[in-house]
Amino acid sequence: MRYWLLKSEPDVFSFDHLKKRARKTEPWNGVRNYQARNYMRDDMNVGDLGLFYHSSCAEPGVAGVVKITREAYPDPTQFDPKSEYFDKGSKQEEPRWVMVDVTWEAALPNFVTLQQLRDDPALADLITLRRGNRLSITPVDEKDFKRICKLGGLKI
DNA sequence: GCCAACGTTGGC
DNA sequence: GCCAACGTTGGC
Repeated sequence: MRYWLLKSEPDVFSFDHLKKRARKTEPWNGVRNYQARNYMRDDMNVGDLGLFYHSSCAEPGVAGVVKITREAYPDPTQFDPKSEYFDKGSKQEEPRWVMVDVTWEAALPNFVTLQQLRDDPALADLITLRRGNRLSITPVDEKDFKRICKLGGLKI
């Protein structure tokens, strides 16, 4: 059982959007970074929990918790010429990009801002806080995951 | 909109 | 395999 942090731009797809989806589930498509892909493909398992992080917005931070509910499978948007995620170099027989399904698990009663994360000495190791980090999917230590849930007022 | 940081591409 | 140029991310 592992823990993750998943970034999403709330203007495009927010934690609240996820809650309103059928069965509160959504395929995490559009990941086009090899390291992030490898995390999904090699290390994510059904039942893992993730922090849903809002990036590139007025108030960056963690909105809630999701559960991984389907293991990695090919991302169909890579084969769709009309999709912004289209990759002409990817072959049907050998898909380059994968996605997992995530399901809404719980909201943090109190949104935890990026500033709060930075201000907490206990979270010094959090990858997302590192200078210049741009990875949209990163592993999170169990202690950090629980710490952030606690900051958000969520009993997990 | 700016800009630092990083990933990817492609010529050599 | 090197590395400059370019594109993207994401906080501010």
